[in-house]
Amino acid sequence: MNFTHIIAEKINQTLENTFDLDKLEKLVEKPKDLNRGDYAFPTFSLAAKFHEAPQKIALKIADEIDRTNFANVKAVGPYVNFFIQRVEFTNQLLKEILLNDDFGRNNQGAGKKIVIDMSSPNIAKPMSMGHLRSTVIGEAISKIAKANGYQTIKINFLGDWGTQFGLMIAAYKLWGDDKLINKNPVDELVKLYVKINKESETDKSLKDSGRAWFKKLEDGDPEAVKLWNWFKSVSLKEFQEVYDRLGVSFDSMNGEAFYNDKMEPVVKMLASKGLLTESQGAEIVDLPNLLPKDNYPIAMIKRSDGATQYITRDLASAIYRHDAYDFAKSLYVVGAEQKDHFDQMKAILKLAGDDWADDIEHIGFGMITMNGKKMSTRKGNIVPLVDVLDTARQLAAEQISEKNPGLENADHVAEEVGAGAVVFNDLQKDRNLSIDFNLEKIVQFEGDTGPYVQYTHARAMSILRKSGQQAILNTGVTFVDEEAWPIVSRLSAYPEMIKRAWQLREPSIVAKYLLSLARDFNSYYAHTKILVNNEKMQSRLSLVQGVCSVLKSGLNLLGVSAPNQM
RNA sequence: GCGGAAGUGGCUCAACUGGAUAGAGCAUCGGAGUUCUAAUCCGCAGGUUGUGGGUUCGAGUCCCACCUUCCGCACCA
Repeated sequence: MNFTHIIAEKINQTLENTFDLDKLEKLVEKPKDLNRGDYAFPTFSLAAKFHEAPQKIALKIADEIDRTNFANVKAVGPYVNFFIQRVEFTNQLLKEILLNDDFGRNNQGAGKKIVIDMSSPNIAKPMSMGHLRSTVIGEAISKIAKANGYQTIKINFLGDWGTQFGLMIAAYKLWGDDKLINKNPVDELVKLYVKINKESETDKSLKDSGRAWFKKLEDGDPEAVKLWNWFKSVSLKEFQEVYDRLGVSFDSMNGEAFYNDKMEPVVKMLASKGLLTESQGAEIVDLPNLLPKDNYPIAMIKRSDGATQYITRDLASAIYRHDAYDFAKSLYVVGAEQKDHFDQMKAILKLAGDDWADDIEHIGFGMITMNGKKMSTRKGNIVPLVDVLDTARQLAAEQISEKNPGLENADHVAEEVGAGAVVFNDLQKDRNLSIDFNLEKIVQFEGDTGPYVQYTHARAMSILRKSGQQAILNTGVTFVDEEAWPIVSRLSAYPEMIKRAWQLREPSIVAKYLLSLARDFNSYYAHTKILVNNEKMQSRLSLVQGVCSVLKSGLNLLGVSAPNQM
């Protein structure tokens, strides 16, 4: 039932239909405090037209309005407050939740594809907390998009190409030890990389050697290709472990190397459209000149040594994705510091006549810092993601052995709770806020955390399990506790929340919603005993089931699992 | 210098895009255990929403100016 619409209609009736329904409907709001009502209508904007005080208008409306569908309508100051018929509403809502697996989902995106560029770690470098953000935000946005009816294509744009790999091969040829690398691939490769970078400062020949090896790699030299493939496969194997723990998968792993043969056509295309300029030996798109109003930096397409740049590769991949997937939107979940890069990319595509560039969106997110400073592999102040996940799992295991020693699958649950804490922590704030790394905070299980929501789900499930009732479905609700009303109201907001989360591409909306729902439920739980055999029990159990269902579904949108016991 | 993000209790964040008394969590303090999981709940305390103007019935939210922090601004990605 669309109350907003009904209210607008009814109010218009009392005003002799002198107003535009859409305008009235826009004015209807949900009060922050449920005690004020379930819906409210502020009368300020009518005051001028009727030359009367808002308070008087509110009184008049409340007095004259048709009250069907409402338990109560009353004027409070300049507001008209509406109260829903609770039992009927709850009954209908819970039937919808319990009888459908897909409560909250909608079909607005039916038949449309969303491409999501996410995670994108660099081969032979450890996955850090920075990659975590891109990975979990991308995954959540994908799930939210699906809940809105879209099909999604998740792409892991691996950093698997560049002169660094020539250097890598050179280092391997000098000092590499197969056994060590196979045992601890990324660690060892990073050591080699760091070592050759350091030594090349004094021994310039090493850099030449690296360049030579990269040239060989580009030319398809068997040994170079073999080594590159090996580095890639051992790295991927290690990445995969992390992805498995996070419950993340991809539809494409086409990294930078995949676009090697697709860049020259882009360069030619740009040249043919007269967008390419030569400057200081390099090939550039002179955006400051072409689009003086937009204030973009110069885009370098080819360096003076002839090598292509990041933006060349991204142009190639953008075009490829457009051709291959015919997307409705192409999203890039990449740090906010790269905003200019994506602005440039879109501007160049538009200049080239590709108007679909308007469907490209950069989903930026804030930087993770360490003691307020940027993390950097070279400076050694990065935190490997695996370490964080391990710590979280360890702490979860300790909690379980302390609070629920007999738990079956304790190891598995510890993993779910640990990962849940890490992922949820990353998703609960607006994505464009910067975060200063704080391990204690990430592995916190109390208060506004993932485990808090998981725990709420687990104890609600526990009630259902112990109720011994199988047939909660279908039984109508005949009673609603006064204290349970915030829960019902919150549950009913789930579908709108899912739309909004997609519109804003903002997983934190889901996280905040879940925290609120969990808080509502825990408060109710603490004050109302549910498993008492009386006429209210059935209704209450239905409500508990509804809460379980939405908590689980919402956690799933964030890529966080919902164990039945913990 | 230009552009972007941010500025709200001691700390970390909300505030449904202009509405009613600015809300949570952490930390502190005080309560709640024979009960469906205390990873919980209840309560006390804590605020001139960076500053100064403006717009209007009404501003944390919109406009202007300024201040502070972080991030970008062609041969890394």
